[in-house]
Amino acid sequence: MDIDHAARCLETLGNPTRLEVYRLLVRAGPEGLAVGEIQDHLGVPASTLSHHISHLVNAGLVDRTREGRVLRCTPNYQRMERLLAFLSEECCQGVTAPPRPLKAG
Amino acid sequence: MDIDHAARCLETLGNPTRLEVYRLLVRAGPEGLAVGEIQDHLGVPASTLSHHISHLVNAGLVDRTREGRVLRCTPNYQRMERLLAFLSEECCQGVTAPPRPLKAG
DNA sequence: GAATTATTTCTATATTTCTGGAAAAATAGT
DNA sequence: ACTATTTTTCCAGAAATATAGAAATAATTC
Repeated sequence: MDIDHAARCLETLGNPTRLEVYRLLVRAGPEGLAVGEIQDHLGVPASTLSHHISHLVNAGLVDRTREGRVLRCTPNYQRMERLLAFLSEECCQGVTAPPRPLKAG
Repeated sequence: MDIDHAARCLETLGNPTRLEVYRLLVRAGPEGLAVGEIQDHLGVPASTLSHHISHLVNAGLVDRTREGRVLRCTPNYQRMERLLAFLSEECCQGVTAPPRPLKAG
C-alpha cells in the first residue's frame, strides 16, 4: 500500500457515518450485512447510505455482492490490515523498519 | 478514543499532504521538524501548509512548540497508537494487528 | 526601534463532499 | 407482463474543505 492509497482509505474512514458502517460490518461477523440492514441500524436515508457504501467499496475497504434482491456488504479485512501495517511501518516510531534519517547532512 | 475522535483523526490523516507531513515528522525522528523545514521538503505554500499543520495539531496528532522564531512540530505517537488501537479493537477481526513477517528479510 | 525571519491569520475563491428526494435498475414472485 | 422490494443513479443545493496571496504577528538581530 502506497501513501496515496493509504490516504484514500483514511479519508474514506474519516467520515463518521462511513466509519460506523465499517465498524458495524466488522461487528456483524463474516456474513456481513445487507444494505437494508445497515440502513435499519443507522437510520440514514437510502441514497445517502448508498453513496457512503460506494465510497467504502471504491476504497477497497468493503466488498459488496448481490444475493438476489439484496446487496450484501462485508468488510475487507485484508485491506484494513494493510492500512494498519502502512501506518505502523511508516507513521509510527520505529516499530519495525527504523525511519530513514532525513536531511541528515 | 471514541469513534468520533477516531473519525476526526482519520479524516485529518486522509489528506495526502497532511499524511505526508505526518510521515515526514515520524521519519525526522524525536526532534521533529520546523515548519519551514517541512515546507522545504514538501514545497507547499506557507499558508496552505500552516492550515494543514493546524489541522493535525487540532486533531492531537502533532504537537507544535515555539523555539525562538521557529515553530517545531513533532508527531504525537501516543495519539497515533491510540488510533491504531481503536481500529484494531473495533474495526478488525477479533485479532489485533497480525504479526508482520517482515518479508523474511 | 527598524529590519529580518518565520509563521500565522485574514480573506477570497475554487473545488469537493455531503445530503437526500425522485427516478431508474435489478431481482423475485404472481 | 405486472407488482413489490431493494438499492443505485441522477440531480441539485448546502456545507465543508483546500488553496494561496496579502497582511499581520512573534521573535531575533543590528
